[in-house]
Amino acid sequence: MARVLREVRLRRETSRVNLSAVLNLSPATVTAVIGDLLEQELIVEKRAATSPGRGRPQMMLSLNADARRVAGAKLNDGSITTAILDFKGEIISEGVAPFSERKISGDTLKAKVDEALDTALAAANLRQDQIDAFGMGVPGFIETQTGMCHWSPLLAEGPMNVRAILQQRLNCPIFVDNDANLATLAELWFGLGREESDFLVVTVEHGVGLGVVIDGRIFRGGRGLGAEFGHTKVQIDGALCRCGQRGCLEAYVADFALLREAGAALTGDVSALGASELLDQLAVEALEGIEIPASIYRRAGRMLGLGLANLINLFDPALIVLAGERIRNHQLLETEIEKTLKANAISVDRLQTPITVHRWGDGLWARGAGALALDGLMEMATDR
Amino acid sequence: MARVLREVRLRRETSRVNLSAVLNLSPATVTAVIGDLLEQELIVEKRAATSPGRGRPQMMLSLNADARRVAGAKLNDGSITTAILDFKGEIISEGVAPFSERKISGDTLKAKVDEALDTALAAANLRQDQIDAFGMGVPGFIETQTGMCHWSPLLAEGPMNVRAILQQRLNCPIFVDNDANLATLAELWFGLGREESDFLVVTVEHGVGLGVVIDGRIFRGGRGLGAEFGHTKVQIDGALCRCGQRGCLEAYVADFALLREAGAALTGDVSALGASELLDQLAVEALEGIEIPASIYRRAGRMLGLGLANLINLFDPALIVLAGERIRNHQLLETEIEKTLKANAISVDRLQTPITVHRWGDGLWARGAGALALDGLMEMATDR
DNA sequence: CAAATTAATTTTGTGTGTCAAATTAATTGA
DNA sequence: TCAATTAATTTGACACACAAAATTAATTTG
Repeated sequence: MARVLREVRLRRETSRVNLSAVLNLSPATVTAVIGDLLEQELIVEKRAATSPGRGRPQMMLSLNADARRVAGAKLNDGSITTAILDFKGEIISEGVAPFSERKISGDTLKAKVDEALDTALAAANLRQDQIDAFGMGVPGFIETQTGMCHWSPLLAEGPMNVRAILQQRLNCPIFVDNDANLATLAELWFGLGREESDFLVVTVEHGVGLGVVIDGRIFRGGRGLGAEFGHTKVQIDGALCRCGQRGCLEAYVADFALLREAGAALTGDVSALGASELLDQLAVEALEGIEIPASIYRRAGRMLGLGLANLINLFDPALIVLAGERIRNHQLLETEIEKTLKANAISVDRLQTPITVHRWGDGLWARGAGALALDGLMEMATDR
Repeated sequence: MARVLREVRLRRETSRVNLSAVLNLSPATVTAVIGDLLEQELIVEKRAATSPGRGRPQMMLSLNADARRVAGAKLNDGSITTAILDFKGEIISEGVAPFSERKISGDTLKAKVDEALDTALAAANLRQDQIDAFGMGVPGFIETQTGMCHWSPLLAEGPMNVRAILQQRLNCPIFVDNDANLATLAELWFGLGREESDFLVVTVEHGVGLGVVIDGRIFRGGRGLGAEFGHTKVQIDGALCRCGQRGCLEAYVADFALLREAGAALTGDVSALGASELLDQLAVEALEGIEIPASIYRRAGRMLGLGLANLINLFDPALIVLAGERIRNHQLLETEIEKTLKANAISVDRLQTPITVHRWGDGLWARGAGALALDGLMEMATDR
């Protein structure tokens, strides 16, 4: 039953015959299961618009957009973004709540999530009790089962149970996950991963994140704290990372790493620029071919390429998606990534792993968070 | 049913009540399934020796050692070793067939496997047609589904279908896998992994291998050619590896890497020594504290530690087993591995991953190959 | 020693999920 | 209009797992 619902979601619109063929179930079984789902009003049917030939026309099945409503939120550097999604995963409305602190407390988190959620709710003309589930994405080390955040670059206190904090306000199931897994879930549900069952999503923005999909499910490590790609080491005793260790991939590739080199590299007066402008300026100069800024990106590209090569050797994924907003300067990294990959990824007789770039706006993180909530709901709806 | 059989194997001896508790099945279900298995003579029951208290005593269940017989073979550097196993996985007899070539052809492989298998069969007083399945371990890139070897350091020709070659002689199901996966399967069945469902096995000998167990099953990568740990890069543009790339972990840690440095490092006349003696000599001098040999091991330890740290960050395993014969010089690496791990593996609030060393004799590789055959058989016997 | 007690296992009857085969439904082309 | 075609449903059967009750085989106790 879970498989059928999943397949309907993935294909957006499909027929019973099609499901029966794809899922290796008999038509009888599909009919029975679909009957249940129709009764629960999770899906709706309508006649196929076009008739492909003779014979009885198919009844097309799709998710019932109005069956449930969920909200998602993402903790960003300087803001909380939220989105409200229908059961199909389409965005109904969005909200933002900016904050000025570099790291926020649990109380601020709760207040800002509330603020951003209220904005989104108002825009959609909904009340909070009309939300059926809530998904929250936080950068850092998250234990999904408990909702515990062990460490986050954006949270002030040490271990913090994000789920418990949010539960104080929200009276619906809450799901908390690492932000890279949101991106991964979004790719799995709406994006490039729809066709694949084994792929990786690498996010590069303020940090470097990884989502691993094995057999159509997100892999979170043997003890729930895995896939910490940003802190795999690409250089022994290498550059200092904000985590305190040396040689982390992040320390070469992430925004903060580029930023700390940008100051020394940039020509002209840059003292008035903020972080984002500095990065833009760095990219501009690198694109113009100025040696030092260009070399910063070259090095970042080489290191990222090395990390990706190692991932390919270990996971042999069918696809790697580079996702996120800051991938905007990808053309600066591309050449080096490709060169390094070629020199370092094993490819004996096997297809080269395609690496695709997927640029995202900020809102899509929140959509991923919504997908997390939907995912949780569907698991609940179909037991299992 | 597969789960029940698996559990009986893992626990060696257990009762119906126990199975029912451990597997969350009702006593009724266990009785039914056990009835089937008894009928198939895959398991046997006998009264518990000790009576733990009052009440009806348990009937203890264990695998029927005579239910099946399998053989396993491992391709080593310079020999083929074989073992014949009973259904419980106990070794009945062993065999060896040495060869002098560095890389052998498909024909030689077939002949030598035959020779080593015949030795083992003779020792057990069995005929070839009394073997129910055959498992074969080969170092290199193996596609398990097809039995195709894409590349091996010990095979002369390029792509070679090992299964097809062996099938010419053997009239039973044949399973082929990467040698690191044999070690992993052996740990999973007989060794330290019996209690765990998510762990890693790292083998260090002529090359460096990795086996990944996720959720009690061996993970072979999204497209079947994953877990190539030996060729993950620990140094950009680093030491040259026999695979032709640079900076591979193997190029610092494996026998061939130590060997090529040993020549320059060793004092006294070493021209008459073979590979194995050279390595022994290197270890002796390193243990004596002579600087250059010691530094070779220090570097190897650091690199291995870095690689392991990256594995921990990515997989968050409950356990890492360092397995193999050549781990004999582990004490030389230990300090550096530990130091490097500490500096490079993330451990926020989570238990440190224990790293255990498991020394193996040569024969145990073949036992792993036998386990592969048993594993295949059990999957066949219980359908899926 | 027989009855009571305890614990392991088996029997019985029921519900769920899946399927093959037969049937019904809706369309098109001749 | 009617045969051909394709989609969906109905029917009856089987496999699996379960709860509850019954049975079996020991140990204690009076």
